[in-house]
Amino acid sequence: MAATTYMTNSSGDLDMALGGAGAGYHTSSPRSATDAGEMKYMQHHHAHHHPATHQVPSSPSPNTIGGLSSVAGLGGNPWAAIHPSDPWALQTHHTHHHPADVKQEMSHLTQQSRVQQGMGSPHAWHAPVHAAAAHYAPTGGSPLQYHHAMNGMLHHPGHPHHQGVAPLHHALRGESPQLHIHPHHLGDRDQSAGEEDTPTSDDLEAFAKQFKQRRIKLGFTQADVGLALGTLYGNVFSQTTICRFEALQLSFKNMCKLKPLLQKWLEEADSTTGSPTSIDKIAAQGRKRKKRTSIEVTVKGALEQHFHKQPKPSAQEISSLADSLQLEKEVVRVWFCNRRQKEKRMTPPTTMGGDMMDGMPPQHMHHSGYHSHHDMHGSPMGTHSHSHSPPMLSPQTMPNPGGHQLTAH
DNA sequence: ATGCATGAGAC
DNA sequence: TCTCATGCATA
Repeated sequence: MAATTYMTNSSGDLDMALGGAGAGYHTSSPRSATDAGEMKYMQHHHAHHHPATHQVPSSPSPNTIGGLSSVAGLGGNPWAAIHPSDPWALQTHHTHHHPADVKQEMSHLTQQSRVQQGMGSPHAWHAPVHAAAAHYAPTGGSPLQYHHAMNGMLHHPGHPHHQGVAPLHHALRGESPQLHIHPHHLGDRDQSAGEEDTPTSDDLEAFAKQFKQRRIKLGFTQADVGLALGTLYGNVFSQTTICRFEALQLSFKNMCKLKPLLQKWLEEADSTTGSPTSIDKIAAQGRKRKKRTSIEVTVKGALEQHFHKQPKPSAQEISSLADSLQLEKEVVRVWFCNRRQKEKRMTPPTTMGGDMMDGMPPQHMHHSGYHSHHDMHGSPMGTHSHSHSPPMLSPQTMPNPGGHQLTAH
């Protein structure tokens, strides 16, 4: 049965947090990822009142060299004091005392890097080759080198790779030859990947691909990138998000939002001339999360079945369904939510486990046949990929309700 | 790489 | 309540 257990996020399991993921390919800093997630919660502090402990310099002073060594100590963690008791225990009365763990909202990316997170130990440049990384690391480890942009202003690099994601798929070894460079400038819209226009699906796909390659070449893990983004902009992302970006498993809008950030990181990363500043993060803890409910395959099957009949079951249906499946109503509800999300971003299961050589025949996946193209709301952008559309981006933000998405071959 | 979960915001 | 962005924990 699906045991709804609860885990106590202690510092004990910090080291194994990303272990599995990292072990999959190349890992280098398992703890980076974990901390990344936790650190995110720290950068939200409003300039008005700080928990206690210490006051983080949220004032963007251009002189502060990346805020390095600003907050070295970071003795205690505010969270431990804020919510000593797990919210789940109190959940019965849903005493929503949401502490201060709110994540930054992406409504505005115009935020200036005001985070000086825990990167205050310039000495802690832990062993580059560590355990798992030793037998894989292509470049000999993870060069955790970060460039901290000055607060607020982003010095545009005058490097050969400035703003261009294009100039780099030619010097690589076995690049996919199908990365065609279609020079079709439909009319007057310049849509080069790297400009300020809303990128097209193709742009995103190409960028994601290149990004991944570069990232790997540079010896960074997805988690590293996520952390670095936080250091650069103040927006920390997890390994998951970076992974999904590379796999094009995000919504179109989300992809567009992240692209500039990652692009910037790429520039910084490959121009990492010297200054190997490392980040040493504080071991955060506190957040207690409901453990992942393992839904049995049989139950999943049932859920899938219902999903096809009714993707959006009413609360009532959910209740009965949950009852018959012996699952918590909430679990069922969430399952449907996630299921819907998955449908929307259904991306070609890039069935590549470790072979990125060419020769990968374009496998096509098909939807379940139905389409719930009725709940989509406004579409801000009007760029449409009128050409061959890569299997991604469903009718979410793509004004292409009538057209077929993956009918071309 | 992905399943389940959280939470803010839209409706 | 749902969507949407995001991530912890896990296979």
